[in-house]
Amino acid sequence: MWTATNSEGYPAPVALAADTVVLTVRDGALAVLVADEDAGGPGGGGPALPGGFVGPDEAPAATARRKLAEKTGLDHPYLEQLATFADPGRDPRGWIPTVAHLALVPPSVDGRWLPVRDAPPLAYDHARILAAAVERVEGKLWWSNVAVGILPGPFTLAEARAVYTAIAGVTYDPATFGRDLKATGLIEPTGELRSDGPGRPAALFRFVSSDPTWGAGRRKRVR
Amino acid sequence: MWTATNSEGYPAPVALAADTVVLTVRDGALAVLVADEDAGGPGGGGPALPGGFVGPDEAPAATARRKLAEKTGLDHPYLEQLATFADPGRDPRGWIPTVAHLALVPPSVDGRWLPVRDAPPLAYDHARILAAAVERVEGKLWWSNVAVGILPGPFTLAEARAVYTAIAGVTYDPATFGRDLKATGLIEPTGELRSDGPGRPAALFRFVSSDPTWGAGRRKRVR
DNA sequence: GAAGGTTTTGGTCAGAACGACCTATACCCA
DNA sequence: TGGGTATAGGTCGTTCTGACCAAAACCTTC
Repeated sequence: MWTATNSEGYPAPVALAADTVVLTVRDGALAVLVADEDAGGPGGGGPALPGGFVGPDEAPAATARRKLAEKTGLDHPYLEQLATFADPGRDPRGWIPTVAHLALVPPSVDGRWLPVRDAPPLAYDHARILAAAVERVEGKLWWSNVAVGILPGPFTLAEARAVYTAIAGVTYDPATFGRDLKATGLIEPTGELRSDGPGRPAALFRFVSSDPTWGAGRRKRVR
Repeated sequence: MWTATNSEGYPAPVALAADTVVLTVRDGALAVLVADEDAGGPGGGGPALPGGFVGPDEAPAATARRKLAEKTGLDHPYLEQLATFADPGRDPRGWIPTVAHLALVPPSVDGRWLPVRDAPPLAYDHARILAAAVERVEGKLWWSNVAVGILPGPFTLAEARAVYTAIAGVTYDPATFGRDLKATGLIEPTGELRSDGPGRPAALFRFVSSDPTWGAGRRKRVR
């Protein structure tokens, strides 16, 4: 067990961690990226979320980005702070709060992906962190351009619909989905077409902004 | 400047803080509770948010509740985690991340209240934390029962409307407001009436749940 | 005690949004 | 060249929203 003290006698955490829930949509379902197995490690076994310790000269988000770049090669993923988990006992090594982050990346990213709705027990309290991330994504889906992380390049309305369906867990009427997503003002047509297999070629779109945006879209009623 | 190290040589924060943005509605406007002035202190002067250092055996939320109880006497305020601010340099005493919280309390709570939209510069990075809190409250207003913290006891629809108006910054039609708030299912009538001055007596309501609730209400379109 | 003022509250109505469906378009494949 | 398939555009009935109107119920004043 590590310990830490500071010069004023106040108790200090032994370290500050930054873990990231990296989500994408694979095979029509939400998937989470996990780091190497923690077999017999301090986390109690099971896969763990990618993350690391925050240095004294960097913000937690910078740590999350650095670790993500090391593991996936991604340089500018969609990343936002999720919540901080600091319960005593969450890490058997000592008092180590973690600033959890949420990232959304394209499904082409290499790594070990687990289906969210059928994942094995995770190390530490990472299952709880994952649950918070999923809830966040579901809630923000129609109010923000979170999906920009999963669909960075030109995409068809059918591809976007598949992503929204996987995250929200509900099916959308193709025509209505296209009308509503266009009405949000979050996307714009590229002017090009893509022809995959049979059927009329689909128009390609892109998100107007590739930066995280809040509330830009119109809302969609939930029932 | 404090320092801290741990036995493994990893850099460690000197301490972990838990600050709270305590909001209410006073005189028809959002108001924030501040602790004693930090004149000439480490925060660079100006009022500071109430808060303290997290002990190694308590969660940050527990620290926030403890400090709030010490300063206001409140025992179970509406409290939720807001975000963590851990930029290096945010506290001149050393590397001290803070887990910021958001609390909503009745206007009757004693303390030093500042109007949010016309507040003097705050100490440390507390202005940024306050801005995040205001944004959070505005966004959750119609999706949750956040207002339960400000309106704990029996209240009239007019009182509720005043709170919602102050937070959202828009005026609501009295009749439409009543219809919509009742439609959310968040409130229920107490069966009693209150007669204040002239006019027909107003029916009293209470929130169905006094615990923080997400997404229970129907949504209200934002324009 | 009666009349007027004030506030709450229920109802109505037009416009907008939503969800479902239908049909035309445009491509691939046989 | 004709059939199959997927996208794209349009229509229609229902629901929701925002604004207004009027009745109800109380207080104050004459």
